[in-house]
Amino acid sequence: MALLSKSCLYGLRTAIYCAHQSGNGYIPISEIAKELEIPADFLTKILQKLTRKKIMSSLRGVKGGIKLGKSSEKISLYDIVQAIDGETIFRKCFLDLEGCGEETPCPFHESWKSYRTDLGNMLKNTSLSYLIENRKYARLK
Amino acid sequence: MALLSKSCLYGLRTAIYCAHQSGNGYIPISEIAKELEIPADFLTKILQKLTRKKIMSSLRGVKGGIKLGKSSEKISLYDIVQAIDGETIFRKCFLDLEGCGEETPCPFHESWKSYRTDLGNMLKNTSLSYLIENRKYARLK
DNA sequence: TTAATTTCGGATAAAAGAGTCTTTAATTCT
DNA sequence: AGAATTAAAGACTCTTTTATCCGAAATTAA
Ligand code: SF4
Ligand code: SF4
Repeated sequence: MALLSKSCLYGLRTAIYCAHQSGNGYIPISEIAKELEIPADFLTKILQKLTRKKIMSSLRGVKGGIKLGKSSEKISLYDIVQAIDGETIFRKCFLDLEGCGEETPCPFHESWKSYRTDLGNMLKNTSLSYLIENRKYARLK
Repeated sequence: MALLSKSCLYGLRTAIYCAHQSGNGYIPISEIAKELEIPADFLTKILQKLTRKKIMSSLRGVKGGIKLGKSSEKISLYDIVQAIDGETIFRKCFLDLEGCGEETPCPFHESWKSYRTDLGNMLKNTSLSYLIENRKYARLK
């Protein structure tokens, strides 16, 4: 098990890659797929989820491809995770016991809740531009 | 995507259920499965992972079944998660970028690392007995 | 207008996870 | 010793995720 699905990882890495490209033009998905070693057809499908949510924008045809749908400061990792994997990981209890929740919390409830909230905030507070500006610390691929 | 696999959830819930039972005898897996609404044959397979790691102990035959392999104070949620889902969630970076890690960390690395460590510690510090002792706060099933 | 390019959309295939079934081995009770 | 019970083990099916394939639609360039 992993926290994020493979689709989600692919989406994140693509978004980071696009944010990393200086120009404002469309980049063919095939090019990104090759660069990041992601199956191209699969990536196409994943990116559709992001374009539908305006996180990215796409264009068909000769000069077409994909690019960020807004400026990289305005896209957080949370946005991308939510668009692809949904909000489950930020909401669901990991024990998922019968009769659980706020009314009858198990002893684990509070620490788990804050942990989950932390994860959400951490991702909300990390924008693509932040990652790029500090990119000297790692190869962001 | 979920943090833990379904197998792991089943394992955790079974361990909690066993810890909750007062006696020291073996409980048939079929009985637990019925009580917790888990497919019995599937649960049998999952529990084998726990018995192999001595977290639980099993006995075949008429008075057979399964029970905790040691006292509930000595079993942490971490032990169970590790036995079933492995250590990936405590180790792997969630971005899993090329060339990542301690030497060339991305800007996200430190916060992610501490988050991951927190999760591990949280689970290590929660024993089955702790959950049971505070069980009045929730139905532990 | 035609040819080339590139995403979109739906169908299909492969792999992994979850769940089922059957047989065998161990244990208890009579 | 024999019958009943219960976990172990392996084969098998079903579902979800991941990946591939192909034709259609949109866009550009000539
Ligand atoms: S009480 Fe909260 S933390 Fe505990 S099992 Fe239920 S939802 Fe999860
Ligand atoms: S540097 Fe660390 S946090 Fe960042 S992608 Fe790599 S392993 Fe993950």
